[in-house]
Amino acid sequence: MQPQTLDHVMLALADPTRRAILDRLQREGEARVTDLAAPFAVSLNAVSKHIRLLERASLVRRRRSGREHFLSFNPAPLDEAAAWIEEKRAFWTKRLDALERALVEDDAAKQRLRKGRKR
Amino acid sequence: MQPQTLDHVMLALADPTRRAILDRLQREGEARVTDLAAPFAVSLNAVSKHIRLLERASLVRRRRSGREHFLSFNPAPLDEAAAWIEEKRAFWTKRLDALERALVEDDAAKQRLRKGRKR
DNA sequence: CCTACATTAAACCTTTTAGTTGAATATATG
DNA sequence: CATATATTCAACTAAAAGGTTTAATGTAGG
Repeated sequence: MQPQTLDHVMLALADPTRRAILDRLQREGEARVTDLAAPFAVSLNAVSKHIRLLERASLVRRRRSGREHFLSFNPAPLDEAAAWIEEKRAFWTKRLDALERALVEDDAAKQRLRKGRKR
Repeated sequence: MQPQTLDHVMLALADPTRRAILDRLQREGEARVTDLAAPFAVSLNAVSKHIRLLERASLVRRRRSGREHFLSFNPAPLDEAAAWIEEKRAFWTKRLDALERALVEDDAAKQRLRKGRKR
């Protein structure tokens, strides 16, 4: 994957219209440009441009059939994005786990102390 | 979380300098603006602006101590981003699993046919 | 007090995003 | 063929991103 691809994927996801387009393609499969544009308050041309950004990120594929263009969702580029984010989250989870272990250990030590005092 | 926050988080991640800054803060903990800027070929002011975008997305926190500002990584906003992406990926995995099951079932049916013919 | 340091603010430039409207292109259909 | 439909292209505007340089602000240290 080219180095700027992750940039393109993240940027493509940084807009509610484009995320909604991907949502729909995921739920309903192939759709035409006109169909995709219908729910939005912007022009068909604006949606056409959004689709171009999604294509640049390889998040949608285009199949031409006569005058109609059928777009479909391609989730493959999400792998790298997910990997990047999860690596950051995994680290945090590890830190939280370590904190929890420390607290549990501390608690156990206090318990031992209490028991020791009782006897 | 406000509706535009996911936009800000995704946009913040759509730049290699900002991702590198988050990487470093994750690995090494707190750092000053000057320290963060050092590895990059751009001006200190450019990095200061990148940090502002990261703060807008709540991905970094700022602690002032005299004339120094210490930045730290806040992974919390990544949750929503990861959730969005994973929901899209989970769907795809499910589809692949379904496809695999269908192929295995088809194969099993062929096996049954072959065995039936032999006997 | 003076000077150096850490950082932001302000002004400016260029490129990209995001949108519009109007024309062009290609394909269906009566 | 004539007309309607589906889509992009081109030109334009406005705003945001990403960068620079030159102040301005605040703090630390002799």
